[in-house]
Amino acid sequence: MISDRQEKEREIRKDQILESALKVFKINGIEGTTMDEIAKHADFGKATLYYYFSSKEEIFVELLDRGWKTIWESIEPVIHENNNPKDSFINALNVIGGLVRNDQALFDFLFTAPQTMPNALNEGKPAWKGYQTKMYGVFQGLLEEGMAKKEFPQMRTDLLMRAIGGLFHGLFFLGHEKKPMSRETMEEFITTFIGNYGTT
Amino acid sequence: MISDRQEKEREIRKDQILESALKVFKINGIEGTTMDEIAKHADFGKATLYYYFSSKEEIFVELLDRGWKTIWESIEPVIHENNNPKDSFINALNVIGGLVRNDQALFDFLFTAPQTMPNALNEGKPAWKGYQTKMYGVFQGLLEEGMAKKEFPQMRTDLLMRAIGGLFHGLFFLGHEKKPMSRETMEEFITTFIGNYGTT
DNA sequence: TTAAAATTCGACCCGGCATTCGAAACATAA
DNA sequence: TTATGTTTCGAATGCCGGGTCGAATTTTAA
Repeated sequence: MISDRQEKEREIRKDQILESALKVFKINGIEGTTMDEIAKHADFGKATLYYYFSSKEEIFVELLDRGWKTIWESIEPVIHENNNPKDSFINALNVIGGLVRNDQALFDFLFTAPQTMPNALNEGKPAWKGYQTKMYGVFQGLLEEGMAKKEFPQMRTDLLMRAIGGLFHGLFFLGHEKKPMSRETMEEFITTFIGNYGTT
Repeated sequence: MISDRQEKEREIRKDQILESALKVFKINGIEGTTMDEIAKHADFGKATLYYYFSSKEEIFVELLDRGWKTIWESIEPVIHENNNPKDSFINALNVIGGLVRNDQALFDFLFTAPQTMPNALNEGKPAWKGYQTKMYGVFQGLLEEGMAKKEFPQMRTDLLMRAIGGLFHGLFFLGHEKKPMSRETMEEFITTFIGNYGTT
């Protein structure tokens, strides 16, 4: 017998836990994110966390799944809104930029965690990996189209991808600033770096 | 009574240990780098490691110190070789690129470790931090000079720094390729992204 | 009001890993 | 050869942190 409301409350508590996990991550880094600490912040006993998640890893994976799903769903509609690859590309980047601005800690986690603990998180083809792959596919596709139309510098697309990925990451996550990147600043950067090879 | 030769042999053994630490890091990642594992690879008993280093952390710090020292000493002479900021900047990046190419694992460690375990490594103002700071200072300086001479796009230098740092990191360390970045490819990228605002 | 289901939790367990101990093996120099 | 210093190491110690247990408390539905 699980009433509708009960189900909802359960979700709320799950959210609380996830949120706390993120808070702890923000403060103590991924190493310092222990179940005890999460429990303390969520105002639950440690054992209770295991009533809602079967393992610490599951918490992390849930965070990744939700995060990457959000990213994908925010990007997807923007891609075909426009038949100009370069603009689509820039728009998509801007959308992600907006998301990051909204919840810095989450995206810090999203981009950090898989790199720090690849073994644990990659087991069993998790959903987030799928979204990530789709996203990279789309970007790479736009890059190729754009290059064909001479809207981008002519280079190996995989390298260009890495470069842009790194650049993006650098803009948002390097340094210790609180205020990250207004939309305008970011747009300026992107167009400057990608160059003015085609339409604006 | 420590003879000269003895001292030298000690250094050699230290090197062996450091090298093994790196090897293990390369294989198992920073998490999987345990003292047992290092000992195994170095062909020493675990306890022996502690005869040469007082802690695991000290091994890491030593690696960082040496690494950043090398970076700094490789860069420093190049900076004043040339009174053109942009070329100096690109040269310096290329020098680092060369180092990375020479010892991928080391530099992977150098750029990964501090991000993964900031607490442990940053205690007591370690030497490497000093070199790192000096390096960033120099780059920022070159950027400012270069911007004054219109050799770079006009933007906040700290942001430009982050962007270039990210880009560099992306080029060398994102993706899983073995062959990283020929000098030519890299130079092409840098000039393309930094733009052709001044001399070439 | 009451039995069953849902929720909570402190205390415990256990494995992994950094670090230490104490004794052995080895080298050096008199 | 022997006393002293140097190097080595397997086994033991201790802590930290993920995960479990079983009992208590609260909620639900009759």
